Formats: sequence, C-alpha cells, structure tokens
Amino acid sequence: MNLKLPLSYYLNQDVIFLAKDLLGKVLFTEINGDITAGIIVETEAYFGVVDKASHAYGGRRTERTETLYSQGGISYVYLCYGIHHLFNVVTSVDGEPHAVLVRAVEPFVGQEIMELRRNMPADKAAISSGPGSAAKALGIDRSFNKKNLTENEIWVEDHGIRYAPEVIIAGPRIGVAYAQEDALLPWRFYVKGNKYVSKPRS
DNA sequence: CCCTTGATGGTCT
DNA sequence: GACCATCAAGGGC
Repeated sequence: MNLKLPLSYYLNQDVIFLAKDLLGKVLFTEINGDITAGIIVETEAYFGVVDKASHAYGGRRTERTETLYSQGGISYVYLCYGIHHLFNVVTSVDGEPHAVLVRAVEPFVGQEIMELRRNMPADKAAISSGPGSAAKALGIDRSFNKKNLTENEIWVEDHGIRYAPEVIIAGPRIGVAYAQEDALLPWRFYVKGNKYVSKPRS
C-alpha cells in the first residue's frame, strides 16, 4: 500500500495545523539505494510574509526564497551557520511562502546508516535531535533543496502514528530572538517526553 | 552538571 | 562584511 502523503496534503493553507499534524509522520530519504527514515517529533511553523522569523518576511523575494513561494509539496533546504543543513517542508498554495521546519526525528528505518552518518549510536538522543542533526542523520544536504516530496528521493509517509493531544506541546520557536515580538509566538510543536526532541525547552 | 566557544559558508546589503 | 531557524567538544565546577 502507498503510505506517501499526496500533494493535496501540502496545499493546506493552515501552516500551523500542518506543523502540528506532521508530528508522527515519517520522513524518508533514499540515497544511492540507502533508505533511512525518522518519525517527526518536533517542528516549527514559519508563517510567510507576516512572520519576522521567516526568510520571506515582508514579501522579500530573492533567488533563495523563491523556493518558499512555490506551491506546497517541495523541500526547502539551506545552510545555517556554515555547517548545518536545515530541512523545511514548503506548504500552501503557489505564492504563499509558508513552511514547516523539521527540528527532530526519532530513528525509524536504517538506524545503522544513520549511525555511520552521525558517528554515534542510534539510541543516543543527539543522533537526530535538533534541525542540523536530524537532517544529517537522514543524509539531507543542499542537493535536496527544491525536491518534490511526492517523488522518490525524499518524501513523507503516514504510518498511523498518533499522539494524544495532551502530549503535543506548543511553545516559542528556538533561535529566532531576532524576530522580536514574533519570537514569542507558540509555533514550535513537539512530542512531550520523546527523548529525541531538542534540548532548549522540552 | 553547566557554560563557553570554535567551526564554517551561502546569502544579502 | 555582517548575519544567521546550530552543534559538539572541552574546561570548570
């Protein structure tokens, strides 16, 4: 059976809903035949042109941010601090630059491959905790920018994993103090008690 | 345990 | 030339 999320899933214009709904979904990559996957346990929503923390704030359009304005269902990957690749899911309709940052995953498929990529055991929380680590564990780098999530390099599946509402916590996003008042918006979502959720405030 | 700090590069002004 | 949606090692307690 086909568990892959369809294009229509990503066209939802409510990026806050999607950030929450993606918890429990499974993010896959296939690289040279190696398949790895992680259960998404932490996300952040970036609310397009009105969000000071968004790269598209104020409607800025550059070569880089053009990806965000695309129709939902593609990836947005960029380099942060010169070292880390951060993976986002572009959502909503064409022209609406909403995105969801995947901040942490729980290793699900191909743990041995992730261990090699990260040089640490899969049961160690740090292997895929935090956006840079999660992307590295899944082998995501800048070559994964602008990939169609309904194809076979990087995609998301629904394995029926569901969390009780009381276990899904909303709080301020991490590392966006520069966004001033928008830094306080509760647009970070995570699974309470999951050890792979990143540190700062779990 | 906690805190500090170095690593490292694309993007935008 | 500044600014980052960060990580992990290392030193001090």
